[in-house]
Amino acid sequence: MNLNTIKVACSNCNLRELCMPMGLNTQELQRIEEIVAVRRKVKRGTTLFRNGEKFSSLYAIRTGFFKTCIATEDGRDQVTGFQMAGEIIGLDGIVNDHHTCDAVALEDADVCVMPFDRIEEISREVNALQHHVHKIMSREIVREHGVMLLLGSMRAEERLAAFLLNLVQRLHARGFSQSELILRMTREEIGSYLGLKLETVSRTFSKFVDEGIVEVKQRHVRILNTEALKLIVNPQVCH
Amino acid sequence: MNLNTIKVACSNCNLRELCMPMGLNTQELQRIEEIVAVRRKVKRGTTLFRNGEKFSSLYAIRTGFFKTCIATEDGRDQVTGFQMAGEIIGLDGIVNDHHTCDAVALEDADVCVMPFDRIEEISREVNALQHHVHKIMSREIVREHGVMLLLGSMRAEERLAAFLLNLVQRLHARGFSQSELILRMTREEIGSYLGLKLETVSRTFSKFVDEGIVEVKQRHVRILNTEALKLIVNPQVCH
DNA sequence: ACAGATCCTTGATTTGGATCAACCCGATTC
DNA sequence: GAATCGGGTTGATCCAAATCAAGGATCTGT
Repeated sequence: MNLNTIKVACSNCNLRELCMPMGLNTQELQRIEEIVAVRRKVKRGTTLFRNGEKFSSLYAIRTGFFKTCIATEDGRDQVTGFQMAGEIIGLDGIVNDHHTCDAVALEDADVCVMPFDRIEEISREVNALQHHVHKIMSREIVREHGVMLLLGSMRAEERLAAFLLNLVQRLHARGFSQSELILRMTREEIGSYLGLKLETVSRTFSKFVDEGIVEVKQRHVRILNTEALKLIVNPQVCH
Repeated sequence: MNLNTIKVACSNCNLRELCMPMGLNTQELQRIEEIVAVRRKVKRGTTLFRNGEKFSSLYAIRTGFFKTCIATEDGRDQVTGFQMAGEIIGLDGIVNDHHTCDAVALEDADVCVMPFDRIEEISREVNALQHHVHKIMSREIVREHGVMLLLGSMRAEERLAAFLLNLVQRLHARGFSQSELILRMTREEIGSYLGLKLETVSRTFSKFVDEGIVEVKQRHVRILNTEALKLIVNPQVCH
């Protein structure tokens, strides 16, 4: 552990309801606080963990924004997700005891380091934690099903619309605007996530702007017509 | 429970090493056997569970072959995976207590029904089981990352090659041939999984046949040149 | 304030896979 | 043995997104 690490308490963390189970009694809460060993700061552009590194902990994002991505030998690269405050990363590392993707901070970040053996130990005692861990992993599986649907069957506009709606919905759950957001990633990273080239992402943004659905100024996006976006993702069927 | 269900013991199951943790003592093994409530037969073409159904159990496939797929209101459909003996399905249901996809048997199947509350209960006592459950879920997450890479950045030939290699590798781990396999699914289902139309799947098979990489007769596939397939998936980089 | 590097946009052209269409094959059924 | 049907193949055409290319905007460090 280095100077980038500081002690922390979950009980007064404002993200509690996002990354912890609900309805714990005082004693259980105390046990759970033992999970978080330290906090760690991750500078923008640096990695929290990398493909191949030994797995030891899950990380709860306190502040900041990450992307996770996998790379192949032949230089292909795929962004597998974007993660924000209150979300947990590192689950990929459990199965082989090594991480299989890179987690890169897209802005200066601050994470809670939760040694996985300690999670397992305490979740044997606190049922709510055990179930919470299972739910988090299941949620990730379901999320990825959604991405597979997107990548497997949607057109560029549908993908970008779904992406924007998803981002803004998650931000809103964190108290931010329902209609305004700042993209923390480049067009290329969006494209990688959505299975599109950056030019296509850019063009599709421009198309939405022309149609009056959004305003875009660099990475600042304002959604003018949420319904239109929803309609693009899920074309109304008449029956 | 109906007539389709019969009692079973894990200890003499030949899939033990696939769906159970290793190195258990007798007492632990006994505890784990309590997990499997019953077995259930699933006829070809019918569902083990459906989107929206209440989640209660995970299922270990004993025999048979499944696909899991999600559907959207507007009729889109995405196969999210194909599962064979020794694999676990139902993980998607944990997060919302309801299944979010359909599991359809592609041939007559036989599954072990494992009530999830019992899994949680026993994994509090048997550490190896606890970790095993975590690994299974993590493995699924990592698998889906791979599918995202495939859907997001590969061309048709690469997708089909990767698909064949993956299938044959899993079959080989179950004692089947490294070079011969029978496809349990239609071209359309393969296409849905790979984000391609059935015509493209068919054409790509034909291309592989022309190139002498595989022999295809209906659903019977013989791989003549595994290396060629690997090269298609992972074009050699010179450095 | 300037040079350089990123990132983004837009236009022109190409292309891989989708779409449309016809036909084949093998298994059932009558 | 004819009729039917689901699944599979193959050809012709089309189109959405990739690719190639140029230029503009913004940021960074000096």
